Amino acid sequence: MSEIREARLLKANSLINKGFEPYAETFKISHSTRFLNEKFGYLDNGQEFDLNVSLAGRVLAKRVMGKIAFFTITDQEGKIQLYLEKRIIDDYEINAKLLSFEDLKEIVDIGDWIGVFGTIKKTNKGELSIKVSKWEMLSKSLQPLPDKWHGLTDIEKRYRQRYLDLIVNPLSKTVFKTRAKCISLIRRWLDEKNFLEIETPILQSEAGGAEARPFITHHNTLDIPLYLRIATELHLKRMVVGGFEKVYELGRIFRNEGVSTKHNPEFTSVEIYQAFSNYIDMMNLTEDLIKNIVLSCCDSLVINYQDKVIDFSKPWKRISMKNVVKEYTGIDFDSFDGDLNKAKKFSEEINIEISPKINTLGRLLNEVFEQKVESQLIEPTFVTDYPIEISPLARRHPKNKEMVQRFELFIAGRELANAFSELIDPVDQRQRMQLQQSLRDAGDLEAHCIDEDFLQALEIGMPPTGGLGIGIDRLVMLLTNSSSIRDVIPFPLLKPELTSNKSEKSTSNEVK
RNA sequence: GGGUCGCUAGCUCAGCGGUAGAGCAUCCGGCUUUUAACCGGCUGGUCCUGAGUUCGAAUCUCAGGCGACCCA
Repeated sequence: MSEIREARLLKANSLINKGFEPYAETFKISHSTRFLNEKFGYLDNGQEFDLNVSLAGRVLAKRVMGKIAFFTITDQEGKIQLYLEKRIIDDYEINAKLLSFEDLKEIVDIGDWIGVFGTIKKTNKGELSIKVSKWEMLSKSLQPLPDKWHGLTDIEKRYRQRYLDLIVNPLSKTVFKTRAKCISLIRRWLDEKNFLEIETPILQSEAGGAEARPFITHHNTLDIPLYLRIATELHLKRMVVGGFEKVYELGRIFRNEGVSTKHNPEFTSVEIYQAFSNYIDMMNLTEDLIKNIVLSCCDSLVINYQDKVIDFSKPWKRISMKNVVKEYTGIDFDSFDGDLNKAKKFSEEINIEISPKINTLGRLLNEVFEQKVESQLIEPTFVTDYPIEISPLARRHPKNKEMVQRFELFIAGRELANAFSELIDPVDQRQRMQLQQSLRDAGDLEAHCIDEDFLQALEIGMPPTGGLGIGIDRLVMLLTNSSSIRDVIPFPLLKPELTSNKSEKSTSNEVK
């Protein structure tokens, strides 16, 4: 292992001794591998095209046959073969004191970045290649790459050393391209509809807007605790109070909770607020936006996700929480006349685990939904009309005071979006926050706290508004057919590895 | 939080009480149309960590670390 490193350091030094730089400053590229593959794919076997090109990439394979060699190099968008002939390269070398064919064989290792000049040639066997006349070392790699055939399969290593994963697993690269495309599409879609992107604070003296525990940090000179935001909601609503009718924020949210295939402590969401709208309008907006993204990223509204087929093209199902629970479990929460014990008895019969925290009919309804229904909602489904006690920021439902105008969107058994008709009545909002605060005082660390400044803003007056939050990571999981949220986050949170106190020795061949 | 499984060469894996193994990569030699190039030769190990059982442990037991999956 360290022998490989030593040998490669020697090679780097030998370049220096020949008067070349193992770590180049720049290299001027004329084309990408993708462009050349698209443009010259039509050439017949053995045919050449006299276009001078320069391109750069990482060496992925070396096939040396004495006085001729074939390397495969890869750049961001693809691969191409290099056709390397001793006679051609060494002809140039004599004239211009360049690196020789022998150097190419001896000094270049798999993993190195090199730059080449040459022309286009399709080999006799039909592989489009660069017929190389001269070459340069751009960056000497000191460590071996994973197996060229099996790649890197150890999931932990793929996360911890994402750079290796990206080099040897091409699918990993496409995941992050799709992620970037998805985020850019969301911004463009919203910007075109005149939504204004806002940047609200990440460091806050109270973390509000969601039921979650925050990360705590400390500001030294002010000597106060600060919390990382758990939502962008309360600040975006302040912007609506201030007169911005359509706002959004796409950014990182931090929640101090468990890690799973569906949860990373920091994740990306987009929250969208639109004045003069209610949750029905936000439902329509959600359906439009997500269909647009799916079509752009997957070229179809019907996609495969894991072993399921998900059809986004039909109008998405809209069903109330009570009705969907009735449909999937047979339990009719309207039949209990507010009798919690009766409802618990029915729920226990279908093996619902009921924690002491479940002390109202609404919480029980939500619990039954989460335990028995959620995972079965594969096709896009809007579940509407949530219990008021788990929705302290949502507007009361006009037809049922125990419910609010809220929906969550479920796809592939997972929550993807959450939205309400926002609660804009400052008196009602104060009562709800006070109730939350009392739960918090009683020890519920996830309950909301009173945000006086937010209440003050509502008293100044907020227009009727619809609000929506979409989990970007989970959306990208669908778009890229990824089973774990960690597959769509370049550097997911992992426990630190114990570092061995193996001291780094022998730097004798270190390039200075 | 509970359960199951995994951790052995740079990578992918075998070995499951008796000298630490293979393929690829590396290193040396050969080769002017290969593409998992090929042919010949050589190297490479804290078997995740620690303790125990044993004449003897990668292998069995216990504790710990990290990860994956399932359940809650």
